[in-house]
Amino acid sequence: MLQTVFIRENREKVIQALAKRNFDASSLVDEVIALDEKRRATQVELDTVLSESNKLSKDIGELMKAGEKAKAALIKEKTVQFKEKSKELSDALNTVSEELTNVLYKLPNTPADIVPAGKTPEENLEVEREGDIPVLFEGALPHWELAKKYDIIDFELGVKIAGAGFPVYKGKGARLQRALIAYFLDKNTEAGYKEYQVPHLVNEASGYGTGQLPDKEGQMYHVGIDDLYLIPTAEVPVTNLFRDVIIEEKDLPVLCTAYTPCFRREAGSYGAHVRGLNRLHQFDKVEIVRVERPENSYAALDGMVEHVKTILQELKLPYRILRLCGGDMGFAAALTYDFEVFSTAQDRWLEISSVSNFETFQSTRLKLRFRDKEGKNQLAHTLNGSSLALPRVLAGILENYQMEDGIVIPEVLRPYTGFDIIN
RNA sequence: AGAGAGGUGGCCGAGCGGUCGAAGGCGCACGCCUGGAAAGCGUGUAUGCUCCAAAAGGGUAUCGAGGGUUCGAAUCCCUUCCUCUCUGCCA
Repeated sequence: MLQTVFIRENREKVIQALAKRNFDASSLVDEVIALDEKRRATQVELDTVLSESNKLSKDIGELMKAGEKAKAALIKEKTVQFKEKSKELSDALNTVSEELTNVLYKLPNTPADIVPAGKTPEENLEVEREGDIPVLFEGALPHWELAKKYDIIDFELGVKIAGAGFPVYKGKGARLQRALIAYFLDKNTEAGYKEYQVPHLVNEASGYGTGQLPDKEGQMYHVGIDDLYLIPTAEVPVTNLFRDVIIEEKDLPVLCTAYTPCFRREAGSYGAHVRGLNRLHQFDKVEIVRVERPENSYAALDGMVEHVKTILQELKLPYRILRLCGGDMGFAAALTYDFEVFSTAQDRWLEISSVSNFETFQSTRLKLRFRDKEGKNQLAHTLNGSSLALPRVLAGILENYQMEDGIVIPEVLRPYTGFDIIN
């Protein structure tokens, strides 16, 4: 959520910045400014009424104590009008505040200056490409065929017990998943991220805190009877650890990592590109989250990108890094780098990590602040990234490491898998 | 799930209808004291919104949350969430 004061003081700047997302914000921005004005005016009026009625109440108290009941009764009559007026005003204040919040919810984050203009994924800016794309033997298979051939992932079995998009990993496939999770967590903790295990279901307040609600309500599974949401990413529970928290500046930055399964309804996305592991309703991911001083957040973002790079380099997977254009960025992000791994057998790039700086967009909602050197509270910046999402990494490994007689396990994973080939 | 007890500031804990944002203690910060430290003494120490060009300062709200009673609620009533104890169920 953007800050009202910022919008009020930077009307043109906000509109221009959002134009980079191909988002015409002018009418919403003006609505915010008008509602804010109304809200403040209402509050001033309310506070004045309350102030006077509080004074009278105090007088009554003193008169009662002094035993001057008649005088007290006289003043009591006067309070009636204040009571009605304050009720009216406080209702009005609630209404206008709610309206303001609802409009604010509709505004996406303002992109950082270096975000390229553009509407579609084709306009994302490739900033780096590394790793050799292997030349596979004749008859190399896409991962869903390999999964079947070596009996390591069973999509049909998942359909039977849950539905499409809920694969069952078996044998070495399951073990490889576990290995990847452990390996990622180890890399992250070595880099200074503290490991967390968090709930996989969250309440409504948490959904609002990180911005999944109300924008993406339909993308989350909802457990109606208890009014909880299955997490679409560990970002939600982990970032919400810091909801309503004031951090001491000396404790910044905060670095967290967590493995969780992720649940996404992915309503409406079907087709040839979502075969196999490419798009799932449940998948595993190891996430990194940072809380930073504003002046450090972009350096931190670069650091996170570097960190993810080292993992892909160790896995020897060919990857490229994209700086997302305004039209392709998520609602809450100010700047996002996507990592894609090249799937040789599918002959296309698969997104495996998305690293973003949210600046104060999340912390405004979360009320996540830190006490600066002057003792003032100010909003912290939040960042997060996948480090890494499992299914497409797995797809990349299966496809790029396939030989005619089996799938070779990347060297760094062997201590975790305990085997070096799937055959 | 049933019965009971309870949720107060960074923490502990008092207050149970009036001037209470809230005693007292601990912690923390600063100052005095000291060669230095401890102890001691003193001062300060919540957050949101808002008014003021800003600082100083003022107003207002907040004692789990939401409603109600009342001129006035941390205190009374209702709803709800959470915690603890016992019983039940259970990995």
